[in-house]
Amino acid sequence: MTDRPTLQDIARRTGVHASTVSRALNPGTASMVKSQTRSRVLEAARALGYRPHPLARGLRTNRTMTVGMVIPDIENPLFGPIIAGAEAVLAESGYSVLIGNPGYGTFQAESVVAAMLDRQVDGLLVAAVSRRDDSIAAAAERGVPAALVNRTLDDESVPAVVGDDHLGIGLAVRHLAELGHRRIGHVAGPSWLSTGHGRREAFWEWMEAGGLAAEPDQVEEADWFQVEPGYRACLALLGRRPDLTAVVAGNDLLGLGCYRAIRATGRRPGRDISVTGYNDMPLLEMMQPAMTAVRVPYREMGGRAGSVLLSLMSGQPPPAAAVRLKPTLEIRASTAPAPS
Amino acid sequence: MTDRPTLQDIARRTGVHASTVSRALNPGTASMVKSQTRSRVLEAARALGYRPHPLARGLRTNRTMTVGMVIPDIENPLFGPIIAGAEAVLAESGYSVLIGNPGYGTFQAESVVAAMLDRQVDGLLVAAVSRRDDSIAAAAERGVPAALVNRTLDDESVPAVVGDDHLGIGLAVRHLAELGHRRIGHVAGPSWLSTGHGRREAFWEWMEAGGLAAEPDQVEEADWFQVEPGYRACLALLGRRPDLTAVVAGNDLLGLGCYRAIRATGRRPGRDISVTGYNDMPLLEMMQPAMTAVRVPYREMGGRAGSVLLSLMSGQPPPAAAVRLKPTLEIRASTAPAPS
DNA sequence: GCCTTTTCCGCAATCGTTTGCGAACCGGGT
DNA sequence: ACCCGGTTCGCAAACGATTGCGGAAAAGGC
Repeated sequence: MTDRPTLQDIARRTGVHASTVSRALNPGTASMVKSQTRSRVLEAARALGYRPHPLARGLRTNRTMTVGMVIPDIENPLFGPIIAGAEAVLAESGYSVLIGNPGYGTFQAESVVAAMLDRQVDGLLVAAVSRRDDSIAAAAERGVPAALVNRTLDDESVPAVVGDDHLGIGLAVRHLAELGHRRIGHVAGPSWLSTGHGRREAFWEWMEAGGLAAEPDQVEEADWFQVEPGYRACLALLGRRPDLTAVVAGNDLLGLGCYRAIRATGRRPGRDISVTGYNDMPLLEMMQPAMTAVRVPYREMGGRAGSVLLSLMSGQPPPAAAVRLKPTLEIRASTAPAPS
Repeated sequence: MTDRPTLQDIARRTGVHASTVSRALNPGTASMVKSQTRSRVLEAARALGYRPHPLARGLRTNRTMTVGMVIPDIENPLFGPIIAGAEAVLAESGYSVLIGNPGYGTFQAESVVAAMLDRQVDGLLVAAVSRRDDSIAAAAERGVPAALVNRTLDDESVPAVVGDDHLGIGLAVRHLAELGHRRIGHVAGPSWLSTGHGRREAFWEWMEAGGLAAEPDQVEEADWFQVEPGYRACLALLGRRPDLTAVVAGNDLLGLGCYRAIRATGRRPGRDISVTGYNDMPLLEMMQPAMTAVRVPYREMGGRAGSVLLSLMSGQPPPAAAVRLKPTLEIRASTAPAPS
């Protein structure tokens, strides 16, 4: 509870003015003070256990060394690694991370962003909600740098770090094609999310590129990235196209929904119908059958997003295009050669 | 980028002094200003879109309206709901949440706490690392209220909100006993974590209370709450005691390790040997067999921890004992009547 | 030895609030 | 007419740092 020492305290102790102490302590201005007095100041600061007061400093410099991170559904295990990655690289540069977790309504996201701007965050990291999201615009208007992570906007008006969905879906489709599958379906995520939308588009392109049949009715959209919607979508898909031998799921959870749907039609996932997941979340290898999935490096994604934001905050121009991280394919038991 | 309006701006606009504006705007001092001028001030504030500057205010009042949340392993899906719960109740009172994610070394936790104290957080929410953890002491020393969440210290020197492990293990043991199991094993979590330790103790007590055999060799400790350590521990346990018909796992992940170990000995989890998990994390019902587990209300836990911290920060005395949330039992397919 | 440049440091303002103190004013009781 | 208590509000000093400006001292050039 003892009062923390201030610049004045150090000044008194060393017989110099507080402003000199400030200069001695800040690397940028350290050259303006004689090295001898500087070392005396440093010594005194160490002895007193001085720590600069972030509020006083921020008030003067207009920087809080704080970035806001907006995560719409923090309960999704996906975001743990993203947060960890971002926090790690930001902390290294002295930034702290404020987290905001709006509920599912879009309007809430805006109020969270507003609250963070009120708090004078130096930057914003956002896992956007939809493909068009104007809550970010408010930040840009106030001159606060922002970057998106995991999901992006349609017009790439805001720098983003995302997974390369095109490549990832390619891995899945080609893997299935190599196993001899030709009639492949897709259970897509919501088309108003960039991930749902992008993977679906990629699916079309890769199917065509592989010379595989690709009728519109081979795709069914789930209305949310969850098991239950995946189940319903896959059931509809299989009902319509009982001839499919494989399903590319837009997401691991949708893939699990497919498992259930496949079983509901009396067949066995991984034997009669192959399934690929997307994200490769923890424990996916514990499922029965262990699910083949496209693995996205989420921790790295968070880290890269942190780096991008750091460079934005230091005044650098935004990168020309979104950073797209390359996924890999984890092959497990849910994909098998096509029944001949 | 346009400068945000200040009290001075409002003062000029209404022809009063800035201090009057301040008083008019703060509910606590609003009564000191004539209601007529007060409404003029409010009107001007609204018109200008005034937002108080948190740094200036904090500098003066010594409060940042910020709490730090220290989560050792944020990648554990457990913590998503905890964070969400805490953030929700704290945000309601105007507090923002800073998150810190130290690596696995204990010394790192201290540096994260130190960084947060440097930032003048008003309170601290910590998912403690071990049963004795002195990084919290630093906070207490500086007069910063702190509360623990999910895990607690041996001496309950710091207010905590945790699950009632005694009750939870009781649910599991009694459920198994009712199914006719008498030779029950326990794969425990690390004994240096309060959760690992407490559940193990509870296991002994309930076994004894149920009049069941409880030899020391019926418990095996895993060195971390993960699948692989659970597998190894369970393998050792079953090797030593092939007569066991059920295993109470200290955690869901340990339970999954048990699945694997049971299969490795040529038996079937849920049929030959029953298994109970603990926590009831998402997707546990998707495993084969769906795992019976003690469910802990994590989101509520986060919320309660937030409330406790709020009351501490408002100067209330700490609650006499740790808050222990009652778990429930989700019965699924991994527990079956004992083979007779 | 004198003038000019550099080096080093102190002075004071500033960032935007909050708050103790006192002044002005108003009304009412004697 | 005087005094007294209560409202209402302005003044100015904080809070703890950063920074433009200027002055003194030291260094350098002739």
